Amino acid sequence: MQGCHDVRVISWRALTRAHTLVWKALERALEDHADLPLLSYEVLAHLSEAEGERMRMQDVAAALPLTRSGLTRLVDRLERVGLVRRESCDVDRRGTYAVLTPTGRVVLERAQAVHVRVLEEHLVARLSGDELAVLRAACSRIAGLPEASRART
Amino acid sequence: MQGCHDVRVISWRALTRAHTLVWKALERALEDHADLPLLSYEVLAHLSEAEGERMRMQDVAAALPLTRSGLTRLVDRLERVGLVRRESCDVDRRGTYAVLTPTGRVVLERAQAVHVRVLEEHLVARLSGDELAVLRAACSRIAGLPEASRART
DNA sequence: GTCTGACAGTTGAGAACGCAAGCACATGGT
DNA sequence: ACCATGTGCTTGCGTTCTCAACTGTCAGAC
Repeated sequence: MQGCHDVRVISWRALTRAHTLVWKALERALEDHADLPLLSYEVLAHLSEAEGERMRMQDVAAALPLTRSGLTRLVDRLERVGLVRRESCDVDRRGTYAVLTPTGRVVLERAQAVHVRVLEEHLVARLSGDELAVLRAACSRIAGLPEASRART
Repeated sequence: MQGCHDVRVISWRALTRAHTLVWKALERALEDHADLPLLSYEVLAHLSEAEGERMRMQDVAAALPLTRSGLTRLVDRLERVGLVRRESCDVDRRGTYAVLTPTGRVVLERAQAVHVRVLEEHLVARLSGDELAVLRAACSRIAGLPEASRART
């Protein structure tokens, strides 16, 4: 109604809309072509990229829009269908690893093509290379990530 | 396992992590200081910025991580506590507007301070002005927004 | 050693969500 | 006018989520 649009709020709105749009597109594509919920896919993908194809539960939960308890149940389901298994952490016996199984890796790889295709269409096709790089750097900084390549400022 | 990081996937991961982090921070801050779930806040905020403080149901749903049915129930709840009311659309009698009530506006305004403070901390404090501008532009393009460039800085 | 406070993960109870079907209205063809 | 098809929103039902409380473990103080 009035002009309360400051740059913070506008940027946040845009970020939310963009993320929501892509998220919904991925959800639909994965469900349709790979019969795998997006959150499940993201868990498998994160595991596949981690040292030893395993991650601590809380680290997975922190990377995704899920609470710890939500992740507990999701991993329950993934374990039940054999895509993931739990393994207890020997240096901290409170901890639990979620570990990718061979089956999980196969399912993941089959879904990756769909995933990448959607990203191609929604991210790459709409942005320049520079924009994509800045987007990535900015989001990494917001997320407090190690910022894998800190080449450009 | 490691080498599969292409720029599309990395950018998407960063986008998700950033959005998730800020989303969770907002959720906690709003719940703690304004006793208002973030999704409810977002509905009120979107309505407040629309022509006549009203929006069609589906337009609200498209802007948020919700389906139409999810929004129906959320608006049910908001209507029940008086923050929003429904009004039928006279040009298309299938349609329904969600309209901000005076109470809703008051609640929204009280929550806005908390909201902006969190964005200040998580977005503005971690990015340069240029980065924020590019982030906004890129996300707008991804989301297919009109890309209004008249934001005051 | 024992205690205290914090942390990792799980669980029970209830709330919130999505899918698919349903209803009401709109639109275009004949 | 009529019917067929498509759209906007809601509802029933089953699934998935969160919150708070709980268990088991760790680390520091004494």
